Amino acid sequence: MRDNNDMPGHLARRFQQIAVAVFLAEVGDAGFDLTPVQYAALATIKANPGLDQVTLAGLIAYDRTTITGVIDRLVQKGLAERRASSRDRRARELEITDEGKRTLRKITPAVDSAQRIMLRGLSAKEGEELMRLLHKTIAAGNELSRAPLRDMQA
Amino acid sequence: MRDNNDMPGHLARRFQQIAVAVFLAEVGDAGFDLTPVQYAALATIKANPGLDQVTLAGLIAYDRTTITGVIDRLVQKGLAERRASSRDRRARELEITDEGKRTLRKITPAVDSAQRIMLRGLSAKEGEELMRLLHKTIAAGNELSRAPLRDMQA
DNA sequence: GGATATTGCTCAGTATGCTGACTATCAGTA
DNA sequence: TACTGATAGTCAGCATACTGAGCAATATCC
Repeated sequence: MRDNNDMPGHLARRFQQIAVAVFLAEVGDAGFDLTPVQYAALATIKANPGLDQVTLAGLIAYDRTTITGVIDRLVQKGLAERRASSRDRRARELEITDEGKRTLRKITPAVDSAQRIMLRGLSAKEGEELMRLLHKTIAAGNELSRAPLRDMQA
Repeated sequence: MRDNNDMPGHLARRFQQIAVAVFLAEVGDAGFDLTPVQYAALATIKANPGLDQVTLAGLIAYDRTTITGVIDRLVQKGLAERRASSRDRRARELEITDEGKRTLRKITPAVDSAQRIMLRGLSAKEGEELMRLLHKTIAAGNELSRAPLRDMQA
């Protein structure tokens, strides 16, 4: 029988497990309490002010039922705001707060450091190749998860 | 600012997300109700009859607090058994049931198929290279997560 | 042999991630 | 305009993962 550790799915889980641990350690050491998921959401809100929750979810490939809780926590921490949209009364427009911007700015070195640490076993060239292969695999499988990556609609 | 989609951590999360979705779809289509985590645990119990929970957790890099619930569900489904150890009264010895063995045997084609599908964007050579790079990265980061991979002790 | 440290397991609490269902609202059409 | 379908968001429920704490039992050291 094939060893679990030779299965792509198992390696995927393990890589993600280490990536999250490294992120939390680096960000925690820097004095911040933000998860990888919360960071990605906050950075994307900053880059696209006023976007709604479904669009945000699509940009970072989160499930729409997951994003609700993530935003709840960002709002609760005072890093983001949720407002009713004037154009569509079903939608909520998301904004980053000044506190959120400050946090993002100060947290960036720790986030970058985490990305380096999680690839520390590879040479620079190998790291790029890993990124390329992951991109390619993910692009081919994008529609296979309930929460695929989506572009901005205009 | 760097795009989320260019960060190793984000690619790790996305690859894992797709891997799980593909696994559940293939296994579900084959008529089984087993998660990737439950499958890995069950296969490892079969390969190492009588092992205790901490050893099992080490072999597949699960946290010891996570493995409790996973085994609960395997036992509840009648696929595994948990017995008190005679040598160490703290420990529980794990065994696979006949039903568990039958399930593993019949589920294998779906599991293999899932591993192929999640790499379908890559050539055979690229797939092998991805596996090699993931192995290398994971080995270098093994001790960075709370639940590192461990060998069998003797 | 007795104090101390370690280990195996469990539990409470929190954060993703998913399925499936539901409400409110919007968009398109007959 | 009334009907139909799609969409934005939420909720309940379940399964990983983790932190930190605690209990029981074993190992170690003086």
